[in-house]
Amino acid sequence: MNKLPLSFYQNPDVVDVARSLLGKILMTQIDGVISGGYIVETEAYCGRNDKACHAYNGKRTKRNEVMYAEGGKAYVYLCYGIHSLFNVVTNVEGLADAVLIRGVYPCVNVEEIYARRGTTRKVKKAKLLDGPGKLTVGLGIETNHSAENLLGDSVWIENTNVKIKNEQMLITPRIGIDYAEEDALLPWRFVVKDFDGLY
DNA sequence: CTAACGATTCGCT
DNA sequence: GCGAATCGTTAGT
Repeated sequence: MNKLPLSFYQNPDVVDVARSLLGKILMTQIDGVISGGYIVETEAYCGRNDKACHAYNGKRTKRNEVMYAEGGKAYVYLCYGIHSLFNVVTNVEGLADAVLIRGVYPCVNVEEIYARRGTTRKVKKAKLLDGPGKLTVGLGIETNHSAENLLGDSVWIENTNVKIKNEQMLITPRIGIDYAEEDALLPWRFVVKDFDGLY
């Protein structure tokens, strides 16, 4: 067990956290069943100057309240009435930043992940959890996990020896946030190129 | 109370 | 590539 410490999440630079999370392992324990995968795609959201962020301009609602807590908590919300999206809350209390996990490469209890996704082994591992709504299904994350402490034993992230170099990263604008006007162009999406080929 | 809207995914063309 | 599915949250009446 090698959980990321609180200090990792309290980094004031959410874009740096999004980049640093690549190659770490997102783990869950659901009803005693453990599963997990390498994080291969992330996006940063900044509360103070980012129109794409749910907490833009100090906006505070019941749903996004946990974004204002100290870093190291989960923020999970329902998108399109269908999909649970998992975020890592970062920065210190009062500064509402978060990293959306958009893609994971299964590595722990892969059989269970296939079962939860309802697919056969014909689907390649790299395609199993390659979307923010897919990885929550595969790892058993639901909206009731929102505000969970990431240092607990339900959802957490483990450090690894995997080091993703800049040239292994694809850096692009974020997906699905056209409404954010000029902020839609910020290069705050990070994807590991061909993670399948690396490990 | 009502209505509009998603930080998406899947299936069909 | 396009459109439907689907419902909690949000803001406004």
